[in-house]
Amino acid sequence: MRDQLALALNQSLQQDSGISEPDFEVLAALEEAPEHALRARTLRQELQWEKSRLAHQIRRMEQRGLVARDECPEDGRAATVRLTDAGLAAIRAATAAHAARVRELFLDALTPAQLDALHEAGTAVLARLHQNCPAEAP
Amino acid sequence: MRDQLALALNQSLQQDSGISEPDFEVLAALEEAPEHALRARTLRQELQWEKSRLAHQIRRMEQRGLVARDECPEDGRAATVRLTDAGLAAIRAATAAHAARVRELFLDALTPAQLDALHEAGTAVLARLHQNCPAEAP
DNA sequence: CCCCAAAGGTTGATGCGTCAACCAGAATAC
DNA sequence: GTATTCTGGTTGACGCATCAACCTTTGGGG
Repeated sequence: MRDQLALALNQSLQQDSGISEPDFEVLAALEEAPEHALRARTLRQELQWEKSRLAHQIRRMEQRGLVARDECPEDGRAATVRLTDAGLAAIRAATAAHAARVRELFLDALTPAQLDALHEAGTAVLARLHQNCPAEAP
Repeated sequence: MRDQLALALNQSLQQDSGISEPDFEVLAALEEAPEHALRARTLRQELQWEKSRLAHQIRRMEQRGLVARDECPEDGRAATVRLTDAGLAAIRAATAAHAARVRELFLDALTPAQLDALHEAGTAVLARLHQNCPAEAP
């Protein structure tokens, strides 16, 4: 069930805009950043991604012209990721369609009470999870 | 949240037994089959997988010695997948640990009412989903 | 100053999933 | 009985995720 939901969301996202869910997350983070650019490190923290995951993702997105990589003057190691014009256009186009789809599938399908219940159940399970694996807690 | 749960389950499964979730599904289906063997087609239907997905998965599992492929005498096209002794041992070892973990994370963490609510919410969303994409309905 | 550890990123290998192209055997049409 | 289509399965290419190994730069201690 979980998988069917995620699938439906991602598919509609990708079909409508040619943008995958990981693409979307990166683009969204960059869009709301000053200058539409972020240091890779910051991006990683916001997305809670591993560094290699981000590196691979950025490489692919760079090849498609959605983002560009610049060097960071202050720190020779660092890289900054910047939204290109094409990337900005892509995220703008995708946002509206995606929000509409989420609303359609979840908010309109569930009663407020059901949404509450869903949230509480999730919270309870997560609490249990973190109890058992404290390392994964924030 | 969804992802954290799935992650926790899969990780414990894999760590305890060296068996991934897809491995587990295949092994479980074969274990309860007569002769511990199934035609690929049947396996595909039970798991609701695409054919190429199964082909790739079986190839990898065959290389690890968990399953073997035989030809089907009745139909020259068909292939049958068979559990090896190693595969049988693997699924046996994995089952107990996995069940315990599911119980620990879900059943013990949620009240019966919460489980009910969870199920109802899921059903409502799925119904809505199938309404919109009738092709995906059974 | 020099060496060494830590931080920031990249790369390569591997597993997983999907899509599209393909191939061989089987069924069906005619 | 041959041509066509259908079915079952495989393969290759690609995106995505993780792990481990690696390289540079930075920042300290000594």
